[in-house]
Amino acid sequence: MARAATTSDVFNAIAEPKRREILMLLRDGDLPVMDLSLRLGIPQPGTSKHLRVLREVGLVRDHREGKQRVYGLDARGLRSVHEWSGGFERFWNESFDRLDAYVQDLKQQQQQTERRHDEEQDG
Amino acid sequence: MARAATTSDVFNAIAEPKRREILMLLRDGDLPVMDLSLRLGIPQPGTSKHLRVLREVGLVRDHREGKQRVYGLDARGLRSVHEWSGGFERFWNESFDRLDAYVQDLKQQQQQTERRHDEEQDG
DNA sequence: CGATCCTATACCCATATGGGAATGCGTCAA
DNA sequence: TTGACGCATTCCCATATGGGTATAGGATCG
Repeated sequence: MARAATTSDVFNAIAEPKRREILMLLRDGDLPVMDLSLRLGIPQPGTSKHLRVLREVGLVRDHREGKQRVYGLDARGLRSVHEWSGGFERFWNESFDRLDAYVQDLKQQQQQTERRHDEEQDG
Repeated sequence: MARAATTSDVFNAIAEPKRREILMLLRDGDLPVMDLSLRLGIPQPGTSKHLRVLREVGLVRDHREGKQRVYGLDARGLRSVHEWSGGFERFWNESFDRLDAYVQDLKQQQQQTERRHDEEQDG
């Protein structure tokens, strides 16, 4: 199975460095493929492949403009990533509520106690 | 090359659904491998493999507790993910500054103009 | 020291993935 | 319509990855 397809999961789509770079580049405005290719420093076919992935997960849109195909950002899909990672915010935020930490400690102690009981009964 | 190793890039490490699930489970307190295995619904070896990846990128820590090895969360590494995705916040925040949008429009128009000039000169 | 429990590894396999080169295709200019 | 340009696809290949099963390791208990 080797992981969910990159084309169906935003987390997987942004797991590739070049794709994250593309998204950052597009933040300043739409760009045609060759422009992206040059800025990324990778050949055009590779760029197109990454763009395809991003397009399929809905992180970019494209439209023809003269002879070239211009890509634009549609970062709404990144909101889920932001919110998910935000769910761990208190773990790196030093000023998080002390009471919260206290509750966590209690939880852990209780879980450890439960595990000890399990061992006593099952072991 | 097939992408940066999952063991060296947080974005890649959390690209796997089961690993994200592990992190969420550990948010409520430390857990031994078998517990995680049961809650994830996958066999122990697979769980250990995922834990290894998370451990190598520094998202979890482990310590022995009696006969079992207990894993705990160290989500500080997720901060970079949160900040990176936060860099796109204005794209999904409807109340973002209209002036900002205006500036973006100007930028795009200018870039398109430049591209047109390039074509006229190079083409 | 031997038995047992909990995990981590080692293997093997099917598959997803990214890179590079070549090529197909639609669009625009002449 | 022909030729050039800009991209998307297609092939082929090396490799990373996850799953399943079997097995090695380390720690605890008797």
